[in-house]
Amino acid sequence: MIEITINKPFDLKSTLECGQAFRYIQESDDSYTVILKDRVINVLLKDNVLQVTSSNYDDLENIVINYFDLNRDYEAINEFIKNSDSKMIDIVDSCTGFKNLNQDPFEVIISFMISINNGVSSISKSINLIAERFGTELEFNGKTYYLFPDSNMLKDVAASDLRECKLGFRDINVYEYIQKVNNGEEDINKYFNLSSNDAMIEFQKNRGIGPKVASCVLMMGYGKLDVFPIDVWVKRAFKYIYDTDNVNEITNITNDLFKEYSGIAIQYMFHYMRNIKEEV
DNA sequence: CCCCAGGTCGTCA
DNA sequence: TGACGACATGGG
Repeated sequence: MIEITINKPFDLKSTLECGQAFRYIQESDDSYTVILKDRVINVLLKDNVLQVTSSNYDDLENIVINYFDLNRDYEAINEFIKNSDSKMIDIVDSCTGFKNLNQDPFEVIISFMISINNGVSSISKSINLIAERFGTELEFNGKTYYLFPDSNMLKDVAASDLRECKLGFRDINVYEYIQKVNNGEEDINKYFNLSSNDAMIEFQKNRGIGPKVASCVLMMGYGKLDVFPIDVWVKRAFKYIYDTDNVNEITNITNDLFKEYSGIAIQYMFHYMRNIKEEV
């Protein structure tokens, strides 16, 4: 086991359970088992110490710190957002300790393509089925886990295989995307180097990737915090806070107020609306 | 049975 | 541009 001292607010539960991650298990001791790109970890937050066990200890501390985005100065970001609009003070304070996870881009792309018009439990089920059929098996704490496969491991997968993983009508979109990655037509690393605007445009040239999927992928897979998804929950938040649910107005207000941290501000609104103001 | 799920796409005005 | 229905599948 390794221990990582956390000297800033960190809400492990809401960070994992807010809808950005699909492959975690809450254990009976309130620890979480999380399947990362190349290993399985178990994390338990005790006071200000994160206790981590893993199937692989190579560079584990750096990998965990990067995954949970623990080196970023969220206190400064939160102050910036609150100073941008006093209406955000309560919302930001209700999300203290939330982090934007840094996840594997390929897995995030496929996961959010599957998320289209789908429920969280069905999304997780499909992702797990793909991992079980095509990913690498490994043992951890006496249990069997399956890593999510990389694009090369999926090169011979047929659309019908994906349909068997319960992707429904999304199977052809995912199939086409995997083909493009494997034949070199699509380079998933290029998005790291593109501006957020260009990356949004490029991503949406792929069938099955619209503005919602593209923005989620760029936030969670590429660490771009100036992009933001607008979904039904964000619209509800804007109706409540700014009295509009028009997408163009939401985009303009968000960019004007929150600038390079728009994605974080929108995540806070999403989380606030979904989990805290449940009966409004 | 009907409706919805962190949408996207094609179609028709 | 902008509105509208279809799309597989599982759960309430």
